[in-house]
Amino acid sequence: MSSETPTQSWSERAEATLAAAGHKRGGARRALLELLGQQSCALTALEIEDALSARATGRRVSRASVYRILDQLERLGLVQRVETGQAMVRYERVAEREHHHHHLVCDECGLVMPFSDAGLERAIDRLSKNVPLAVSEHEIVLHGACRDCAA
Amino acid sequence: MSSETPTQSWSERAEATLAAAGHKRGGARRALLELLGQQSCALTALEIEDALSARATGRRVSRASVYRILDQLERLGLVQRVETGQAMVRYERVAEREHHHHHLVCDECGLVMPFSDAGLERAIDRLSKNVPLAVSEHEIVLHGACRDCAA
DNA sequence: TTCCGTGCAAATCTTTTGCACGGTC
DNA sequence: GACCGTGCAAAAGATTTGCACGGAA
Repeated sequence: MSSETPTQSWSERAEATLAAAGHKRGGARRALLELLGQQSCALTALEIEDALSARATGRRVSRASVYRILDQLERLGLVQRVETGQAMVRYERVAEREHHHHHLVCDECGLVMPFSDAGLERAIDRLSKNVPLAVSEHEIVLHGACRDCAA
Repeated sequence: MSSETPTQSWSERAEATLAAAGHKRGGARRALLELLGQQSCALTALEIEDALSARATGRRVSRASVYRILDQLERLGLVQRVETGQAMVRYERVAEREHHHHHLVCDECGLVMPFSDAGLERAIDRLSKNVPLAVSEHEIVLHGACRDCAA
């Protein structure tokens, strides 16, 4: 049960988790899962709504549904919020270890980029054991100026 | 100019920075600076408003002013936003290295606690040099269950 | 005296909720 | 057929802004 087919995609795993949690299927959610599964970094609810409207394979999904579905996915640990200090919260799929990453945010132009660092993860794992909290997730955001803005 | 009196408090430094930036003084801001200077961890705008109303040495400050002042302090690098995944953003003073810390958030009861870890800071410093961003700040939040909630 | 800082109230904007319809089981 | 998922519109809640007054320089 814990070791699924290794080639299973995130959206497939998500569908399975949702079914196991007793949820019926729905077109809006299927479209959203497909979109999120292809993203390499975090999107806002509005960006998700727009992206779904724009793609031929997608489908128009109301913003309310976007929020409801994201909330549901977050509770199941399939999606994670990313707070970048911008007006809107971002969301991205919770990745397998190999794709685990954090975020760089340009405070001038709003650009958000992913990055990953093994040493950082080691430091987090180590200190997580010595802290008065049963740590389940961690979020790291580096702020600064991107190359274009710093130039 | 860069090396001030070593015993200068944060609120004193803040006043000096504000004056240098050409700002007049004001009662609301003075009260807010005094409060923030005493805090060991991040507060929401609402908590700040309430705390100021409650203290005899404080003074009633409108919420609009709280937000305006925090925004101003943030631009001057005196205050930092802390996003905890809760409804409201938190704010705390930007501390000297010795008080620099990050946050633990209990996703069940909302408790927010500070923590610090030298290894973590080293990892951040190291990777900051190898990233396509001129890093100015970093924010780290660990989510999980606090001792009371995990019990 | 001039202009900034502040309070109050209204506006804005993101996110949530109520309700009714249509699809899934 | 029963219930859940979804769209739409209204609501809620945090933060911002417009305006007028009072204090700082």
